[in-house]
Amino acid sequence: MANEARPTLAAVAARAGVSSSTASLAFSGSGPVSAETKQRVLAAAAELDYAGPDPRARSLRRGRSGIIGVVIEDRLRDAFRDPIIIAMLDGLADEVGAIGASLLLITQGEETDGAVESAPVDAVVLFGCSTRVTVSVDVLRRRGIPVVAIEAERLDGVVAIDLDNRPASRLLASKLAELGHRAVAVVTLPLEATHRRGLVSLEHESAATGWVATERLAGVREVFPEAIVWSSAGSFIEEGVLAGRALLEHDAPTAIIAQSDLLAAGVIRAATELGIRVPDDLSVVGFDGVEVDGIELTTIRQPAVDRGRAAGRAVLDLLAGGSPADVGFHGEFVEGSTVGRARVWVH
Amino acid sequence: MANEARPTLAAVAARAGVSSSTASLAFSGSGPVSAETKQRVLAAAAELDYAGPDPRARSLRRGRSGIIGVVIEDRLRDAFRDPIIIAMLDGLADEVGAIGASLLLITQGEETDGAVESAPVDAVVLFGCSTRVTVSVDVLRRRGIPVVAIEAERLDGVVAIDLDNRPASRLLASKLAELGHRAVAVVTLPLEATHRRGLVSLEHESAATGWVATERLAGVREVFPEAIVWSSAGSFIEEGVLAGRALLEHDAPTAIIAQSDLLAAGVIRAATELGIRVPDDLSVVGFDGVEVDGIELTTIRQPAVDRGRAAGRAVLDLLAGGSPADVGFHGEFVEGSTVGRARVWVH
DNA sequence: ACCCTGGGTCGAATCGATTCGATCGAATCG
DNA sequence: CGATTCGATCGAATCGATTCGACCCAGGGT
Repeated sequence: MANEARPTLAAVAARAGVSSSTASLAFSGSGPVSAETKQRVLAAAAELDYAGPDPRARSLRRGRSGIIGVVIEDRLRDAFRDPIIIAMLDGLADEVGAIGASLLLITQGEETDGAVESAPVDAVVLFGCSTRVTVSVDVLRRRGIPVVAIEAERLDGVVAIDLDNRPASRLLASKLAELGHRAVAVVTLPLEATHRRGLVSLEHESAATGWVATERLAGVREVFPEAIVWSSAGSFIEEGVLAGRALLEHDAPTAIIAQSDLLAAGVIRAATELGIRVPDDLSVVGFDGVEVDGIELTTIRQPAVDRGRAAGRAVLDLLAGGSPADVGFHGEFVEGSTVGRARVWVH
Repeated sequence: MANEARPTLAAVAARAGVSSSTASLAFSGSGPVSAETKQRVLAAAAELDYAGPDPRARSLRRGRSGIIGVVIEDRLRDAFRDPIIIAMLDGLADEVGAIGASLLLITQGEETDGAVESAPVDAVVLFGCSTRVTVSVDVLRRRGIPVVAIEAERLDGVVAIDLDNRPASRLLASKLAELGHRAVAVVTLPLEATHRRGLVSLEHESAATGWVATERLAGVREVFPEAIVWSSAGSFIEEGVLAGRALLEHDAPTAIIAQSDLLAAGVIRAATELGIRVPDDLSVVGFDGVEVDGIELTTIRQPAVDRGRAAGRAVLDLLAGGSPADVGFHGEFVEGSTVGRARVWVH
């Protein structure tokens, strides 16, 4: 360790015998610099072991950090277990990658509160966040940081990348109704931030904060106002299994509407465990259109990568000073082999 | 839009009638400030709609950004498809969350080269990266940014969080050998950065850059020097299916060693498609110990979350000026129901 | 009564680069 | 050949906070 301090651009400039402005130009390339000078600067940098302009200083001066915050409410382990999230993230990363930006994962929990407020982000994308993040959004707005939301409740000054959750769910429900199903149960995504698992009473239902879950449930309610509701603690197969076991031992529904394909797969596993055949004895539908367990699930396929992309484009537009409009996507019905005519249960 | 510019700490201080140093202390709490002064500063901030100290400026001055870079070689969609990666990431996030740090996802591809170099990170964790990132690591070292590697080749000045890939794979192979298997094929994780899919010749094998794949393969080679090798293009079920189809039509192996559970699940699907029974006609083993398709796979379970945690602790230690040692983890053999005695094929 | 301690506050330096305007010589244009 | 760009470079201001050292004053110890 010869030199105590790390070299700065100024040191490099001095060594190359130029001003630091010129040295800066030599690195960033945003201005005319003679080839010879540039060489000299680069050589000096090499001699001093200078690794290029400090990103922190650069981002202060430029007012841009090249970082897009991604706010997720769950633990990573939970959120990323569902491929649909990954797909959206991938589309987003792809699009913002065009300006060389990277994604900063911010998990908004009870403990890690101010994380969003204190991160050097150029923009923020909310992923399935409940109203709890409203406070943080306010801080971002005051800072002039653009906010885009996927799967989140409409918020003022936030660009929404939506899906027709309600009509799509309604469609699934009505297909089941047409086939004679009446005793229907719903397995929802977490309805509350606490991720409480179990049967949900109507009171609890109306106090729900999970936006997507609420929307999809509302769609089903339009067809089956009386449907039994079980809230999962997350979108995983195991949660679907737990839900399936509970519901199938409970009231013998002829159809179960799961709010994600992972949950649906879990329900089917539970049914299989209990010797209940799908779709003969029980119809199951999912949501998302991801492949799980190799099952041909009847579901709604949502264009997840495109939604991520749309969010990315909105971010780019916002960053460029534009004011993009909300984007609405459509979930497409996919006919699988997990739905049949309602079976009359013999009691 | 009344005020053109966004308020700064100095403006707040002026309005509160204190110096900016005092205002700073009022916000950061790192120094004695009378309760009354603090109130006044906060009130002034509220009036001016000031959202708190600018993270960019703060990170320049403090020399810390609170961001840990996570370098991934694949596309997000690819890397995150494997739950094992998610688990490691979760452990890491958990641990570094203790100092309020968040994770920055950096995908190191051909196009997005300088991303690692130009991100304001305090430390970097390499996730299953090949030697290609050596250049970037060098830049980081010159900047004095700590680097920790999970599933990556040993690099000088980089703390490694290892797994006994080779002996664990060897163990799996020897179990198969004991059961009489001789015609064995291996489905590897991508052996090259190009992610070329297909049979691998010995020459290609020796030119491989994928560290984990190479290690695990070496373990198998100690038992089955002649094993046929198929390189997948990624750790997904579909890749396993492709590999399975190709291998099972090719040479009728009695056992297939997959380098991940997802690949193993795919191989089993392919076998099922072809009417080959597992484990009666074909034995299949995986690696990682994640649940897929509800199969009871014979595999090696690695403590993924703990590895992530260990990486996180190493980062914290490094950031605190310590010099943590490499950490080695052990993969545990899990007896499933996908392995049986070698079947003699009738030609 | 005097010295010392420390809470509370301020001024100024600093973090490390980017960028705006000015300068100067050489090349281009009419 | 004079006027005018244009290319190359430099100096100085700036981005927005944090922090170090100094200062003042009140209370406690002897």
